[in-house]
Amino acid sequence: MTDTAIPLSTRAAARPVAAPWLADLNPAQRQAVEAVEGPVLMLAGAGTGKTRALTARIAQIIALGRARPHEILAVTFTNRAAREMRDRVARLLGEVGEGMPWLGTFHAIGVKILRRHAELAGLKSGFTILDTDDQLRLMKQVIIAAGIDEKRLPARLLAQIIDGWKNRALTPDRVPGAEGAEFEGRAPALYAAYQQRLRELNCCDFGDLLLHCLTIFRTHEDVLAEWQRRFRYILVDEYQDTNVAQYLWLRLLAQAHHNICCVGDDDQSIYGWRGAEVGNILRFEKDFPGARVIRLEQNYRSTPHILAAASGVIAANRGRLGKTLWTELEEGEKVRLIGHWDGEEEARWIGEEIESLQRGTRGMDPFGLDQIAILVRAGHQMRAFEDRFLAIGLPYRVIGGPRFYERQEIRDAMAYFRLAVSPGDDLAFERVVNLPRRGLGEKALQTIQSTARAHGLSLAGGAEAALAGRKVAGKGAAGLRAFLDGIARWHDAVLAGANHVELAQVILDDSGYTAMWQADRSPEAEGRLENLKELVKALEEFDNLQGFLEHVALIMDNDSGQGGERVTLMTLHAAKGLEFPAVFLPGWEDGLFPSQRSMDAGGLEEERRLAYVGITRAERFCVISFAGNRRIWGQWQAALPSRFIDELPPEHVEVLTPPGLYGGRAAASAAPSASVVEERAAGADVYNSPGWKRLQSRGIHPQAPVRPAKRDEEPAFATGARVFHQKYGYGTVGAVEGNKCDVTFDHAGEKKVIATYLVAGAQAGDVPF
DNA sequence: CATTAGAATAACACC
DNA sequence: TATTCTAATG
Repeated sequence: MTDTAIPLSTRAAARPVAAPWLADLNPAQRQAVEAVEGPVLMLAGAGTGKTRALTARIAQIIALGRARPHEILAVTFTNRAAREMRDRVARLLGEVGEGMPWLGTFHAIGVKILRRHAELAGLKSGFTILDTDDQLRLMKQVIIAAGIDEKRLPARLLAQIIDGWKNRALTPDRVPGAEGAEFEGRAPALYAAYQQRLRELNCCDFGDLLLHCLTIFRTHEDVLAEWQRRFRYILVDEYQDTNVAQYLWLRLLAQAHHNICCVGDDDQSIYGWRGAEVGNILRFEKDFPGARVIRLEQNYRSTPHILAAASGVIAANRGRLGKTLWTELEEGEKVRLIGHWDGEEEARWIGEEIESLQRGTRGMDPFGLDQIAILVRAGHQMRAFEDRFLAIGLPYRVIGGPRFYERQEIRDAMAYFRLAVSPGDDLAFERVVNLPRRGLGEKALQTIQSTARAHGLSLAGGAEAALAGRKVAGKGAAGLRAFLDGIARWHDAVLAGANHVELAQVILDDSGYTAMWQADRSPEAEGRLENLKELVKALEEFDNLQGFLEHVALIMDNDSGQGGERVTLMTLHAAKGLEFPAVFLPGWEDGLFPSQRSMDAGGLEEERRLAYVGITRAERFCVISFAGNRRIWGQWQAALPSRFIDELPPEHVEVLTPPGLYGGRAAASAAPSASVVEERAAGADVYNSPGWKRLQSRGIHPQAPVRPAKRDEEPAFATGARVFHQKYGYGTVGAVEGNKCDVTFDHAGEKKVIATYLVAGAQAGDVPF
């Protein structure tokens, strides 16, 4: 280590040498921790203990007295990573480590900074943060206002383009002329108009949180200097995922002292689609001359076969920085590979495999359910697993699915809260003026909008004016009156500092929103009401509504953890940074993984890195599988095994041949209906496909089901019968179709269930979960 | 203005 | 298949 010459502060010198955070670090990690001054690039392969090194480094900085906790900027990409780092620092340092206000995601830190200088960006400090949904609606308005047919130029596309610009730190005035060609050359103007609208509404979208900061830093030297002075040390996690805006932001902040430590792995760069630039990591040394590059290559996570399989796949990529991961762990099991006839079969097989892992199999110790994960390429693959696991009563948890805060009822409720906090929130106003129905339709809304625009008022103000001028009349008027009075009342309550939890409940009840769902007889209404209750409960953890709203805007990753032992189901993207003793990687088919898009557009390398990320999540058990047929939008489609399967080094892979797809236990528990088998035949040409032959040449022989469609021997339940289901509890049978029944469960709502999993039962109430 | 049936359309990954 | 949008009807 060369930095012993750097003078230590008096406080540090007084400390005993023993430093618990340095214990058990390997030489590379230790180097990364001790090289505190100057730029450092830590190239940390999967499972090499980079979080450990990062947290130890923070501990080192603090313990040596180089900086106090609030003088360290530590950026992560996910809230989960931030939380973990915070916990681990606290564990290393005790109380001293707890107060790290500048440890968080880029976005969370961006807002915090922006709040202090909002006026410099043309905003007021209380600005609201729009989510994707609001963003799209606003863009749609801008498009329409520009007199463009929204069908020709969909808001989604514009949003993509603008996000792309924001990722690259391009404000409307900086968009290069050549880029404006899309949208008939109107995109730049629409971008400017959109930004204008945001400012009028006192709003930011996600990209703005950083972009505004950046603009302020660029134009106000004094402000930049202030933050440069504050952040004496900077640490960045997942550096390979930074986009240009983030990169510039970091570079500005680190410019003065160069005390920046970036940790990343070019092989795990999987966010190119949202603007991440692997180039950032590749040019670090150029940006920060004299940077020390430290490689962490000892892997503590995966057994050799798993590591070798992952390395084999990633080796096909070009332009890597290159790392050689090694491990001292016992050899362990080979990676397993298995082909299935279709997606349902795959889910069925994995379900059974999980059950035998639980019991302990092949001389392996039993796995707990929370040690097992299924990692899929795309969200829609999850359904097959959910269906299957529900059917066999296997507890599971979905991470990253439809998020709590994105549900309709939650967003509606939040719109009400936003109105209470700031009655001028037009987007919120629009969302709920007529929800529940108040007799206000498109026409009334248009009147309100034009009145508002004519007087330069918010929509709420415009509505007042329209009422006063009798431009809105009839039964809509009464409803609107009540709505406006409500907003005024709630806003007063907020200003008066009323208890926000009670207020929230009052708002939901007063507005008639709760009543709306209570009156709703559809099966999901009950669930929605429960969600609303949960929402109100969640408020208790915050000081006020404002704080809550901001929190929600930034918490996009939901780890609704808890709830005992469960199998984890998530996307490969969501899995980055996690590890599991046992991992299933289903759906390795060309077109799905690698995705069709990447195959068309040449994004295969990123896709391959995703495969690498997937395999390296596994500690000691890893199964890759593919299905020959998959149902897409209700249509059966044949697929070839993924080209990545060819890249798996054969000596580290054990090919499993399914024990007769419909023999054995599987057949007894879930016989497919005749129609399903017929449809399956449509995929038979898979056998002549190059992919299939490729596999056979390697000794892989996925079996097709050769079995006549057999009659459903199960006596179906009659419509109206009372039944019991292991997972859903008691319910009443509705339509019956073959061996599938539509059952309206007393508590779980309406579901389609296979008759085998139902038993006759009469009881109402009591759901044994 | 609300309701409804039928058509169009959708799906890659996320802070 | 499941949701969302549109036009037609009450």
